[in-house]
Parts: sequence; C-alpha cells; structure tokens
Amino acid sequence: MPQKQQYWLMKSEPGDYSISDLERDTETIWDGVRNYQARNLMRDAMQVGDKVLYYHSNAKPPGVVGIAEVSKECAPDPTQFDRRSKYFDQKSSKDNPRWECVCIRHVQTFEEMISLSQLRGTTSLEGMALLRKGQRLSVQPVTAKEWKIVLKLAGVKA
DNA sequence: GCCAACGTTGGC
DNA sequence: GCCAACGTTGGC
Repeated sequence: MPQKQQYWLMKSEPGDYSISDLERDTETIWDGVRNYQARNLMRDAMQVGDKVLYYHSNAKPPGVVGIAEVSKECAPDPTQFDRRSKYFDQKSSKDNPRWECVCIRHVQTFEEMISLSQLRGTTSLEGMALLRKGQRLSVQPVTAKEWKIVLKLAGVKA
C-alpha cells in the first residue's frame, strides 16, 4: 500500500553544501545535524520517497533553491565518531549512537530561487514553519498545501 | 558584525 | 527540576 506523501524543508548553508553540490553528487548523506528535534523528525517521521524543499540559509539572499527526495532511511551519522570531523561528538558511542540522519537525492534545481522575502510576501504561506519568528530548525515539516504553493512560485508542476 | 531567539549544559 | 550562563542559528 502506498504511504502518504510527506514533505519537508531542509536547510543548508551554500558555502557548506549547496544544491549544486547535491546536483553534482546526485545523492548525499545529511550528516552534521546536532539538534534533537531535527534528528527526531528524520528518525521517526521521514520515509524514503518523501519530498524535500532544499533551502539555502545564511545566503544572500536566503531561500528555496530546489527539490530533493529522501533516498535512504535514517542511520547513524558517521561524522559523530570521527575525531577529525567538526561534528565529532565525544559523548556518542557506536553502541549507542546519539545522531542519525537520512540520505537525500537531488531531484531538481529551480531556474530561479524562491527567496525568503518572496515567501514572506506570499499571503497563502502565512503560518509556514519557516516563516515563524525564531524558527531555527534545520529540518522542518511542510504541508501539502505549502509544497504546492512553493512549487507554483517556482514555476514547477507539482 | 549585531543580536534575537532558541537549545544545551551543569551547578545547586 | 530550576535556571543562569553559554553556545548556535541565521536574518538583517
């Protein structure tokens, strides 16, 4: 039985890993998430085949730059065990890993990004998690309605 | 570079 | 379990 289509928004700093990097690599492990809420969403809610809005944070301007999809379910994040990684976590162990993450695959890069200010200016997107004050989660749920609206803004068929 | 908002840590 | 101090995120 087909499961219900779910939608997410995932943030990345383009200087760190941009949508062009994802397009080049085709697929990547979403390592480096060190926030429990974001981890829990990936671990407990995300399913292979879920669609993802790819968001560039700390960018000029910030905004949604394309689409990805979840390609592998959650698994321990290898960077937490790597002493040389900036994501190394001394308190984590292989027996009891603290951090897990999914893999995502590139689907599409928008011809033109949908900037944050454009999203804010879209009345029908009022209430979107991304636009809420103080929202910092790097993995957020997106409703089917919001997904449609953003894709329409991007000129992409849903 | 500033700073508001939020998360985490650790003393008590 | 409280909460102050500190760290991080991320828009501006």
